[in-house]
Amino acid sequence: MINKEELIKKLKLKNFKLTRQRLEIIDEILNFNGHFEIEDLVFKSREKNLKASRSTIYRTLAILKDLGYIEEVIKLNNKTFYEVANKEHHDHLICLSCGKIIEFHDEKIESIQNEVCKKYNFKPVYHRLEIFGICKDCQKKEKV
Amino acid sequence: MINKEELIKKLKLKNFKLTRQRLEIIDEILNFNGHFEIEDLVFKSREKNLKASRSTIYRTLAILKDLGYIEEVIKLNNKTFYEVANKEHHDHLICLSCGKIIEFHDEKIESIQNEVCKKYNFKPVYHRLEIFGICKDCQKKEKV
DNA sequence: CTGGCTGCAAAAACTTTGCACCTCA
DNA sequence: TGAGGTGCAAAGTTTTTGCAGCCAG
Repeated sequence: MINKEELIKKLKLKNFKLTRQRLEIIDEILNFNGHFEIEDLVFKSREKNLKASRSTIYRTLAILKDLGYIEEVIKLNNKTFYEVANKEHHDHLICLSCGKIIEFHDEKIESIQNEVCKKYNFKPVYHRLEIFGICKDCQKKEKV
Repeated sequence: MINKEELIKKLKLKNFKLTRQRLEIIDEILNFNGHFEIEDLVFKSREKNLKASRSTIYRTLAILKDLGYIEEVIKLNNKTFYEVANKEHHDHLICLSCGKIIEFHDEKIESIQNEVCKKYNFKPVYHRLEIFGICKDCQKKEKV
């Protein structure tokens, strides 16, 4: 579990400045406690008068992504959904009808992936498994 | 294995017109025999004087995607890589250094995914598993 | 003939960048 | 103080769309 202090320490170590904007963005994404998009942050920023510009949000997310603190977990309709990498790794079921996102983790899938990589002498850095489909609730609605 | 005739029959059935542009785009993507991007098609179109505009390419790919004949298999750097869905389903290893794409198929991963979906009463439509990392050759180069 | 399709250009949506000014350390 | 960060506006990318004219069926 990544906490704010740990993250701040790492940023200092890498000679990143701890500006007001960066700290505010970090607070926000830790608060999300789930998936978020760039525009969610822009909205929060405005709502709370945080005043971090869209450019700064993009730039900060790029840094956090490079450092491995956030991941691009879902790509849908040319939008990117991020997630703080502070839990056990997991993958996603995404409902094409209502947009609901369900997280799941399966150790077997992870280990098979590692086997596959070994077979090809491929050094994995990160992966993304997205299963798109129709969730339980939307299946019910379709039948009506 | 999807062939052109089958695809054309299906398009007729769905009341899509078989325009010169559509037939040419279909020819091209069947020729690719692998992954391709929109811009690859635009380029081929110009090179061969096929004269299908970028708009038409986008619109045709959307139709083929809806019909399940092509899939968006890789999302990298805000680009979409497509693939004709005419082989056994497979997933991809993508080298972050040289861009090489390696296909793999693992039946175990597929069946575990189905189990996961059942568990959540989720009706899968399609999925995408991308493993990003460093390929064999690029690992060697890095060591130098 | 006519509804669907195309090309064009314009716009929309998302992301990056140049630059002057600002601020953390 | 100064290197790095920020905001703004502008530009770059990728994708969608409105519309007039075209063409497959």
